[in-house]
Amino acid sequence: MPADQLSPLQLAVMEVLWDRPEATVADVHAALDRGLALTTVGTILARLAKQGVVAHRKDGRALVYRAAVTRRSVRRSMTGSLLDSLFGGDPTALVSHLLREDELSAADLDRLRARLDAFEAAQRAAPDSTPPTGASASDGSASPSSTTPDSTDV
Amino acid sequence: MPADQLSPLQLAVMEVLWDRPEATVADVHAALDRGLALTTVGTILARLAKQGVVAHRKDGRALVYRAAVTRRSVRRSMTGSLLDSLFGGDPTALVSHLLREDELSAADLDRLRARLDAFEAAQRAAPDSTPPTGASASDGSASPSSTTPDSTDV
DNA sequence: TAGTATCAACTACATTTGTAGTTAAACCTG
DNA sequence: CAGGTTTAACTACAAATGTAGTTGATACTA
Repeated sequence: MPADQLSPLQLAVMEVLWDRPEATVADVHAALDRGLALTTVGTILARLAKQGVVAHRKDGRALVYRAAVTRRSVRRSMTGSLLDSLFGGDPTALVSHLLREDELSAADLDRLRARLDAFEAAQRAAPDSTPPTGASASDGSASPSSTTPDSTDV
Repeated sequence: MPADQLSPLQLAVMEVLWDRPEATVADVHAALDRGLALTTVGTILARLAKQGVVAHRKDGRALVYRAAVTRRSVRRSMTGSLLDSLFGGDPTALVSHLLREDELSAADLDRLRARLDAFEAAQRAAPDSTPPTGASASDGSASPSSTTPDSTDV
């Protein structure tokens, strides 16, 4: 039961790990192309390991890291926190905010509507259970641009 | 140009300030009813003041604090950060996540759909400008339950 | 094999945050 | 007026975070 409350930098590192099965410190360092020193990345990974957020395996001299928590679970807990502390726990308030702030383009709106449709259809078909692999079923057909790989869990 | 990146506790304090025009340390302490010591709340407020997130006015012996940044702007920057670091900057991915995680109830979905309609209608009517006081116009009619007071800015 | 490059482990340090005690001034109450 | 009450200001301290140097072992290269 890791804390699941990660800082932006830690998150950046996790993104790298979520994108590939495993990675060494050097890999992560290269991938997140900030001006950081190698040792800095090493420290971050070590700390994440101590927290149980990543796991490592020794391959000869080098440590090979992999994510130990899913992107999804982190999204869940962090979005949940934001929701609670900033939107009184009301998810529709968050979506409203997104609308109001022009975060959503017209295309986004269409896509969103399609997802709503798909979701409700799935819901009707199988109430209770999670819709088949999220809304991505009819999702692909409605959205031209790339959908963030939501399902890319560890 | 305050940092606008607040911790949960700081946020809790801000929520109190956003809910009323002004408040003393004692007020805030009473309002957020955690086990905190008065001095703790005082420290937090002092730090927020140093950051420019709140302002204070001296009323006799006591300091009277008020928010110096709007709830909306904080929502904007914090939601933006979450979006960037966890959803690749794609707001629809965030909404998808909300859907997938059952954060949104059936009623929420309806409400959301209504907001989409209202928003797009407003958009069509006055492209470019922000729709009248957010989606709350047709919003009230569609949603029975309380909508978080999104517009309660400082 | 000697020199060099790699890397993990350890150490270090400033800053932010959560949390609160201490102190001193100011104010009220009998 | 004298003592209790408020309250701000200052000080303190541990944990987390961002950042990186130092060290010592290992491994590759000429």
